[in-house]
Amino acid sequence: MKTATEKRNTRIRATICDIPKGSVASYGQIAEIAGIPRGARQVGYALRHLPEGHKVPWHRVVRASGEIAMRTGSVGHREQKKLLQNEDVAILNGRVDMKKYRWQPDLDELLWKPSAAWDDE
DNA sequence: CATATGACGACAA
DNA sequence: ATTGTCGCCATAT
Repeated sequence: MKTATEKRNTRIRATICDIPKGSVASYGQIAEIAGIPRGARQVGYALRHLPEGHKVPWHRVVRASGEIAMRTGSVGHREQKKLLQNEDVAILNGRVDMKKYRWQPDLDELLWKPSAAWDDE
Protein backbone atom coordinates (compact mmCIF):
# COMPACT_ATOMS: atom_id res chain seq x y z
CA MET A 1 0.00 0.00 0.00
CA LYS A 2 0.93 3.62 -0.37
CA THR A 3 1.75 5.74 2.59
CA ALA A 4 -0.17 8.92 3.17
CA THR A 5 2.92 10.87 2.26
CA GLU A 6 3.31 9.08 -1.04
CA LYS A 7 -0.28 9.82 -1.90
CA ARG A 8 0.22 13.46 -1.07
CA ASN A 9 3.26 13.65 -3.28
CA THR A 10 1.35 11.96 -6.05
CA ARG A 11 -1.40 14.51 -5.80
CA ILE A 12 1.12 17.29 -5.77
CA ARG A 13 2.72 16.07 -8.96
CA ALA A 14 -0.67 15.42 -10.56
CA THR A 15 -1.75 18.93 -9.72
CA ILE A 16 1.37 20.42 -11.20
CA CYS A 17 0.79 18.42 -14.35
CA ASP A 18 -2.50 20.24 -14.70
CA ILE A 19 -0.94 23.65 -14.86
CA PRO A 20 -1.59 24.74 -18.43
CA LYS A 21 1.26 25.84 -20.61
CA GLY A 22 1.86 29.53 -20.41
CA SER A 23 0.70 29.79 -16.80
CA VAL A 24 2.36 29.44 -13.44
CA ALA A 25 1.23 28.57 -9.94
CA SER A 26 2.69 29.22 -6.52
CA TYR A 27 3.78 26.49 -4.14
CA GLY A 28 0.99 27.32 -1.76
CA GLN A 29 -1.54 27.28 -4.53
CA ILE A 30 -0.47 23.82 -5.63
CA ALA A 31 -0.60 22.59 -2.07
CA GLU A 32 -4.11 23.87 -1.60
CA ILE A 33 -5.46 22.37 -4.79
CA ALA A 34 -3.73 19.12 -3.95
CA GLY A 35 -5.59 19.09 -0.67
CA ILE A 36 -2.71 20.08 1.56
CA PRO A 37 -3.45 23.52 3.00
CA ARG A 38 -0.30 25.27 4.16
CA GLY A 39 1.76 22.55 2.55
CA ALA A 40 3.85 24.83 0.39
CA ARG A 41 7.07 23.43 1.76
CA GLN A 42 5.91 19.94 0.96
CA VAL A 43 5.46 20.97 -2.64
CA GLY A 44 8.99 22.28 -2.59
CA TYR A 45 10.22 19.05 -1.12
CA ALA A 46 8.30 16.97 -3.65
CA LEU A 47 9.77 18.92 -6.53
CA ARG A 48 13.25 18.74 -5.17
CA HIS A 49 12.99 14.99 -5.00
CA LEU A 50 11.30 14.35 -8.31
CA PRO A 51 11.55 10.74 -9.49
CA GLU A 52 13.67 9.94 -12.49
CA GLY A 53 12.07 10.25 -15.88
CA HIS A 54 9.31 12.44 -14.50
CA LYS A 55 7.24 14.44 -16.91
CA VAL A 56 6.24 17.12 -14.50
CA PRO A 57 6.26 20.73 -15.66
CA TRP A 58 8.06 21.77 -12.47
CA HIS A 59 9.13 25.02 -14.06
CA ARG A 60 5.58 26.31 -13.84
CA VAL A 61 5.82 26.42 -10.08
CA VAL A 62 7.16 29.64 -8.63
CA ARG A 63 6.98 31.48 -5.34
CA ALA A 64 3.86 33.43 -4.45
CA SER A 65 5.89 36.56 -5.13
CA GLY A 66 6.55 35.45 -8.67
CA GLU A 67 10.23 34.79 -8.07
CA ILE A 68 11.86 31.55 -9.06
CA ALA A 69 12.43 29.60 -5.88
CA MET A 70 15.80 28.09 -6.66
CA ARG A 71 18.98 29.90 -5.78
CA THR A 72 19.77 32.66 -8.22
CA GLY A 73 22.52 31.58 -10.52
CA SER A 74 21.97 27.86 -10.00
CA VAL A 75 21.64 25.64 -13.03
CA GLY A 76 18.05 24.82 -12.21
CA HIS A 77 17.22 28.46 -11.88
CA ARG A 78 18.44 29.27 -15.34
CA GLU A 79 16.74 26.20 -16.70
CA GLN A 80 13.41 27.18 -15.24
CA LYS A 81 13.67 30.71 -16.54
CA LYS A 82 14.44 29.40 -19.98
CA LEU A 83 11.55 26.93 -19.99
CA LEU A 84 9.12 29.60 -18.90
CA GLN A 85 10.23 32.04 -21.51
CA ASN A 86 9.80 29.31 -24.09
CA GLU A 87 6.14 29.32 -23.09
CA ASP A 88 5.84 33.06 -23.49
CA VAL A 89 5.90 33.68 -19.77
CA ALA A 90 7.72 36.96 -19.35
CA ILE A 91 10.20 37.34 -16.54
CA LEU A 92 10.91 40.93 -15.58
CA ASN A 93 13.37 41.75 -12.82
CA GLY A 94 13.73 38.08 -12.10
CA ARG A 95 10.07 37.60 -11.47
CA VAL A 96 6.89 36.54 -13.18
CA ASP A 97 3.89 38.83 -13.20
CA MET A 98 1.54 36.70 -11.12
CA LYS A 99 -1.39 38.98 -11.75
CA LYS A 100 -1.06 38.06 -15.34
CA TYR A 101 0.23 34.49 -15.48
CA ARG A 102 -1.13 32.93 -12.30
CA TRP A 103 -3.07 29.76 -13.09
CA GLN A 104 -6.75 30.09 -12.34
CA PRO A 105 -8.29 26.62 -12.56
CA ASP A 106 -11.92 26.32 -13.60
CA LEU A 107 -14.49 24.56 -11.52
CA ASP A 108 -14.49 21.73 -14.01
CA GLU A 109 -10.78 21.20 -13.62
CA LEU A 110 -11.09 21.06 -9.88
CA LEU A 111 -13.94 18.60 -10.11
CA TRP A 112 -11.87 16.22 -12.14
CA LYS A 113 -9.56 15.52 -9.29
CA PRO A 114 -11.79 14.61 -6.36
CA SER A 115 -9.53 14.36 -3.39
CA ALA A 116 -11.39 11.35 -1.99
CA ALA A 117 -10.63 8.68 -4.56
CA TRP A 118 -6.86 8.72 -4.75
CA ASP A 119 -6.21 5.56 -2.79
CA ASP A 120 -5.08 3.44 -5.70
CA GLU A 121 -2.48 5.46 -7.47
C1' DC B 1 12.47 11.96 21.35
C1' DA B 2 15.01 16.70 20.19
C1' DT B 3 16.82 19.67 16.56
C1' DA B 4 17.84 21.42 12.18
C1' DT B 5 16.67 22.22 7.38
C1' DG B 6 14.26 23.66 3.24
C1' DA B 7 12.67 24.87 -4.63
C1' DC B 8 7.35 28.34 1.13
C1' DG B 9 4.15 32.11 2.80
C1' DA B 10 1.98 35.80 5.47
C1' DC B 11 2.86 39.76 8.10
C1' DA B 12 5.07 43.38 11.10
C1' DA B 13 8.43 46.94 11.47
C1' DA C 1 11.34 47.71 -1.12
C1' DT C 2 14.01 45.07 2.55
C1' DT C 3 14.56 42.34 6.61
C1' DG C 4 13.23 39.63 10.34
C1' DT C 5 9.79 36.32 12.69
C1' DC C 6 6.91 32.82 12.96
C1' DG C 7 3.92 29.13 11.29
C1' DC C 8 3.90 24.80 8.49
C1' DC C 9 5.22 20.00 7.72
C1' DA C 10 7.99 16.04 5.79
C1' DT C 11 12.86 14.47 6.25
C1' DA C 12 17.32 14.01 7.99
C1' DT C 13 20.62 13.45 11.90
